[in-house]
Amino acid sequence: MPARIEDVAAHAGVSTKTVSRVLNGYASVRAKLRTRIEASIRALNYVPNASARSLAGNRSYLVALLYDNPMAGSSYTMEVIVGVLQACKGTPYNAVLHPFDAADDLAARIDGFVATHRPDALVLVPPHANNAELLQRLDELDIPYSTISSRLRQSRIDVGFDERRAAAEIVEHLVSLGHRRIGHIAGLKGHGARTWRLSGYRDALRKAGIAYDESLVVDGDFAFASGVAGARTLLDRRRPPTAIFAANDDMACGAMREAYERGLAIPGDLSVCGFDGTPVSQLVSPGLTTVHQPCRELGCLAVQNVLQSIRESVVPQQSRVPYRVHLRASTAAPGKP
Amino acid sequence: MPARIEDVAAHAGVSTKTVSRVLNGYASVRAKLRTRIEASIRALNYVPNASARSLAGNRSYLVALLYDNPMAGSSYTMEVIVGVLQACKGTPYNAVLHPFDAADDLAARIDGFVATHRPDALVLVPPHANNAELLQRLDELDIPYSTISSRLRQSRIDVGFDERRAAAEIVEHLVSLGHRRIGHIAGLKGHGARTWRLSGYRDALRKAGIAYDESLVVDGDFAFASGVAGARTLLDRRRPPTAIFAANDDMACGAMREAYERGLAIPGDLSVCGFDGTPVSQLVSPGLTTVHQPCRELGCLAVQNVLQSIRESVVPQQSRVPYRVHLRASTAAPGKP
DNA sequence: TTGAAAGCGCTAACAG
DNA sequence: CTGTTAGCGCTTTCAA
Repeated sequence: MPARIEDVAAHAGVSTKTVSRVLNGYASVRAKLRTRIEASIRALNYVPNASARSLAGNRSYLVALLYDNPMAGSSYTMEVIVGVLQACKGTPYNAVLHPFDAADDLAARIDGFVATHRPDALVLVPPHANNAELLQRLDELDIPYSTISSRLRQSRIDVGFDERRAAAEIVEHLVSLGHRRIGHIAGLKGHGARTWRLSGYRDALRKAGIAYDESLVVDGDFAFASGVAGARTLLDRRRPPTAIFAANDDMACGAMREAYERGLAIPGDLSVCGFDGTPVSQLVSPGLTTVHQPCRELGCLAVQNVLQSIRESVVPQQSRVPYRVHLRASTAAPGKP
Repeated sequence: MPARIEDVAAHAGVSTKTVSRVLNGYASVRAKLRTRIEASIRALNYVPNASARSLAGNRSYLVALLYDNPMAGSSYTMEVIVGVLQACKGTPYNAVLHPFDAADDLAARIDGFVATHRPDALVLVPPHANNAELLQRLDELDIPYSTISSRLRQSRIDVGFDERRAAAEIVEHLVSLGHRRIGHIAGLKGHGARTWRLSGYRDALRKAGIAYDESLVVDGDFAFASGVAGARTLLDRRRPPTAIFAANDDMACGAMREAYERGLAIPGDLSVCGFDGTPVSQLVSPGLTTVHQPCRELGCLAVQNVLQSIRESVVPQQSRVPYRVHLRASTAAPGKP
């Protein structure tokens, strides 16, 4: 049977409340006493019981990560999870994962979840991060949350990175290689990611003095197949692009597939670049030029910010984290073998 | 303030204990009463408080998934997590994730984790699933666990699939295409996955009457770079193989990279196949022939089996789940363009 | 088959 | 700065 707080109190010759104070980091304990108690804790190998703590303290020490049911190997979610767990490490908080089907009556179902687990805070990733109804319900329940890459400004705690700037940067790279006809396979309509990346694409063209040609922009849905289809459409144009910027890596792989099927060499006949910096971008041949989305950092910061807002009851602003552009072999000057 | 069990009892005109019985599925409640109580539960929108439940019942309703810190987008872990969460859905159990660095003094650190969270059960994936010291400590703590793909026979609850047979099957496919010189890039020494897949490779050769040629087998470590290096070694042989079977998809991608660098066409000049059926196998061009490891099913079954062992205190045996071979464009008859 | 009372291990008030 | 007392919401004895 593990030691209880009472055992520690007896061992140290103090009351349980004082031990509790030490446990919870209250300043009002004399250094000498604190040291003695900490020694007892170690001596007895004491670890507080999470359930008892939550029940009495009306706190769960739980941070819930709400995400949609991840389709085929969403490394995005996995990476965010890693960041979230990392942020919890060393704190009394723990993470619970909760996949919610996006199609569901989310705002309603959230109540049951909150009632059972009483998470102290939530972290939302897209698309939930953009679900206005859901966020409103959370506000009503008065439970702190932070969103990752929310499109909505109403969310007060949000972490993200400058997707628009990142997209512009990668397209500027294509321009600097000499490309003038640059195709874009856009993301799913309604997603912030689509809008930002498309805007960045246009920013770069504008900056380079290249007229926006809407025949060079096709819709995708972030899935591989839509990248294949998008590339097919673009390459069938009378004057096909010499480079394609896909709004994510999976679609970029789709474009590479279409090029492969047509016998087009990459980057000789066509340059391709993606977005997200998923593991696959390093595994394909040639390696895919992409911009790495700092998922871990986002997950970590989302937790840190929301926990800070609980502690200090000060409302943190939107945070931006840096991204990195990876230049690989899938992009080169047009016509260069 | 959410409803408490007391409120439900009052609403239904029974004692809290009877409500508790219904909640916990005890048979000894008259059907009529049960129905009435269930109605009250719905009416009040009652959900039991997890902390109170754990504290009083000395149960946590938690299943802990122990995995090693996942490197770059381990879709394996993610898929297992999805399966674990799926198995918890609809049960009172919840999952907690716990990444443990493999190098650590695991058996010792597990105590603190168990003391804090009191998980009712654990699920272990490799390499932890093969950590004899860790399993022994869990036995001492008398906490039920199930392993996924454990190499060790001492683990009583284990789920996996027939990796050896699967590997043999994919190599048989290469043989059936006409390949006689088939290279193998093996996994990291000490891993069950290495041993089983290598054995399957040898089984297939034996069955086809092809002599085992140790110059066609090179060591890898499951990472992309080792696939590149392995392929380089194999292709530099005086008589290089016409096909390469890599022990996982990442290394197969490495082999494809090396072929790409040498200007070798796949599958015209070299057939390549992998193992695991990770998302990348569909994204590369040409699509990678591989065998799909049923990670979700494994995670799901691992939870179901261990929970069943708690309920029925009957020791389930090792379970095997089916796998699927995916034939894609990376394999063809030797010399066929 | 059902109910009353006694905790589970901890923290929150309030005193001292 | 420290201790006492009373619960948190549920399940578990044990009795009826």
